[in-house]
Amino acid sequence: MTDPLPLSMRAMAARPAPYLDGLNPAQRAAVEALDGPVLMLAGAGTGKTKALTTRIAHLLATGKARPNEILAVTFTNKAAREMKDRVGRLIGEVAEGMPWMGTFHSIGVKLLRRHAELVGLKSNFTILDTDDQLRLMKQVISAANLDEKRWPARQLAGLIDAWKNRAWTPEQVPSSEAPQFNNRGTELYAAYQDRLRTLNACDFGDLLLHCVTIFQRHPDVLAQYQRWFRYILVDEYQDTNVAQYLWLRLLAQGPRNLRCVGDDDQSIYGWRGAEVGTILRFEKDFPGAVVVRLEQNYRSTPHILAAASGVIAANAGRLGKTLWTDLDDGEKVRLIGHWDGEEEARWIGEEIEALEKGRRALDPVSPNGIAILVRAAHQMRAFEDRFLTIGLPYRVIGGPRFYERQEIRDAMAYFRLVVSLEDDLAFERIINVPKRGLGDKAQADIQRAARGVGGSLLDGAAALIAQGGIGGRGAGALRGFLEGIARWHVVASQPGYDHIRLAETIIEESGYTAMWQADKSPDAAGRLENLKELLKALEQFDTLQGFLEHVALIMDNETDEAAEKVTIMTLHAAKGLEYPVVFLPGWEDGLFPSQRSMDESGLKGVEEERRLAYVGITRAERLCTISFAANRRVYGQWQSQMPSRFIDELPPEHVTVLTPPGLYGGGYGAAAYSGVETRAAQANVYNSPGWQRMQARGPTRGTTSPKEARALVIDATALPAHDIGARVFHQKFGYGTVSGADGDKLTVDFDKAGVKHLMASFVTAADAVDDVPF
DNA sequence: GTTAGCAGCGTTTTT
DNA sequence: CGCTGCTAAC
Repeated sequence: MTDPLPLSMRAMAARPAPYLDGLNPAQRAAVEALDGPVLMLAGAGTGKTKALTTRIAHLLATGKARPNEILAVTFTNKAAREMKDRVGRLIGEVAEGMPWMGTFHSIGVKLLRRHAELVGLKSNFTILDTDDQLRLMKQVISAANLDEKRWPARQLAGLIDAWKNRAWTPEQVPSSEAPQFNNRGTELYAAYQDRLRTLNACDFGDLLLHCVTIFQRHPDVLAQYQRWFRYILVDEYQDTNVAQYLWLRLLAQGPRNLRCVGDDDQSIYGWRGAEVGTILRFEKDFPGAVVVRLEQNYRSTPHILAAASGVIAANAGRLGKTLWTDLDDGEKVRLIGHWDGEEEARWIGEEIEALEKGRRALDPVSPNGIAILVRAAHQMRAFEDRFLTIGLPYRVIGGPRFYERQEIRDAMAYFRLVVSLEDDLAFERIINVPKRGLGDKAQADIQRAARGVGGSLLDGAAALIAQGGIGGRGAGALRGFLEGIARWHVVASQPGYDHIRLAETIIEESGYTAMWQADKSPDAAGRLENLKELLKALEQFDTLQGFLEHVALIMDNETDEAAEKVTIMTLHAAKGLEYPVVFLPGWEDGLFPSQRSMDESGLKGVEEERRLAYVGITRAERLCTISFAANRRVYGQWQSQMPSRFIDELPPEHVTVLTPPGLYGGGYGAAAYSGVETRAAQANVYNSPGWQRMQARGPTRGTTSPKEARALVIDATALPAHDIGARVFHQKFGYGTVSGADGDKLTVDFDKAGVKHLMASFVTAADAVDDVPF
């Protein structure tokens, strides 16, 4: 590896440029490194975006490339936006003149529109959302005479997506995959692609896969872009999947000025086809590559950094970095256990209120500076419930997305059909919404007629009417529908038409708004509200076409309200962000690390989960609080949880174990909440033998290590041996003897309450020592 | 053809 | 528990 320092020193002497001010030597070296392949290994909070954007500014300022000759790729729209903003700030308004800065997918679309005919598409192809995709899959599955119950569309969608991520076209799927999906995966994949082509449509995976195919089959086209893109920059390289990797490698074979920025410790998208191996292999893939390490962290206190490092150290096969910081020590990472998920939410709510008032060793923290990062979206509910009741303002990132709501999709299907008459999926979605008396039978007739005339469903419908193949109420409704679409299509085809008014007319005259107005359900008003918001969103575009294109790629709703709110989001969504105060709830085995990840990917899965833990901790600047609950509701059933194995990996000297109020009965629980409806957590819990044993050891603030705390809880919540005759304790029924067991369902003969059947997770082992009557 | 009511299922993470 | 999708009655 090349030592970065000499490079930077040479450059410093040569050319003082204002945009280079404030870079540390490593960053500066990275910015000014000579041409050729460079891998910037940038740990969390080391200023990688800064180095990347400054590199772009540097290329432009030194005249090495014009704005449109730089290909700069990110993974998320958020990252692309940020990059644009920051480059713009560095060098003025040039960022808008950088057409090739964006996500893999948005750049993929741009390329594909230019060369669509090379993969059998027209340049006005539509991009399917997940909903359309699934409906298409269902059609393909039933056309293949497979039982949709046994072979669900979701599974096929996942399979095909995984194949596309590996850059396999149907012909390229290796024979080892043949058994997939009842031996028919490959066949169905091919059928699905055929359908897409007929529909002149693409799914998300195609946006990359088609590009790769074009590059591979048309060297002239590839050469043209290789010449054009003098510099290629890639953010979050560790998240690259095979298709993206090939895409990059093909393009980078020209000028070889490929610069990738990444952190192997933050690779968290393996489930989407990303392979850590890609970044680990960089030097081999690109001979002569220079590796630059950014290791000075500007974000987090030493305790936080050390805690994160301690956890990630358990992973094998890392490239290895030693993050350091010169910030003051600050607070240790806090660890706390709770009785159940609701208490965890309650406690965090109160902590946040205390933090806002400046009662937690830090200066008052504003809500915007506080984030709760969860492993899985369903964890958010407990926090939302709690925060609503105490009136704590919050925002959820990545929750139910605006553009995925039913009413928005319906309205957009109307727009799609009006813009492109052959959009059969849009037709299917709205032909009977609102109800027009055109049910399964009428729709099947339309399908048949369409096949008969060899056209779109719209053509088929027209033919059906002409033939008189549809009678009664349906005929009139269908005629009205067709006339409407035709009329609006004419408007949409005129240059400079008022697209907002047209959109309004469409949802009005089609009867769509009327449908919701007539709807008496409580959420109808909200849906009408959303439709208004949709019309407002149109203002930022010139045409319906332009709007639809945008929405297909940017499914997130950026309602960046100015209001001060606490943020709730998943760990995945949090990558790249930072907050003074971070809460990491739900550190329980099965939830985090997630059971599914472990089942599907074993040790590799655990390692990816561990990287997720690393990402989580390193989001925090000043205060990081990890928590777990002993019980959690899953599918409405209470389940006992074990503290996460990652807790053992937290270095004790950087962590304070807080006295869990719920576990010792201090302040929360019984006194405050008795009389409220009975949850698993209430009143009696403090009498269970395990918790009593914990209580006997006394409050342990700061005196216990994470590992000991975890062991204590595991001990206390240990399930009874499912042996007949075992003595157990239940919160409500008291002590009893196991008289039967079937898997995790026990039959217990309780001393006072009689014989009960219940889940093993509801009882704890009763030790003779603790068998004190109460 | 539409609607109400129930059975069965599922929860990682996202462009 | 809450949603989807299927079946039975209007």
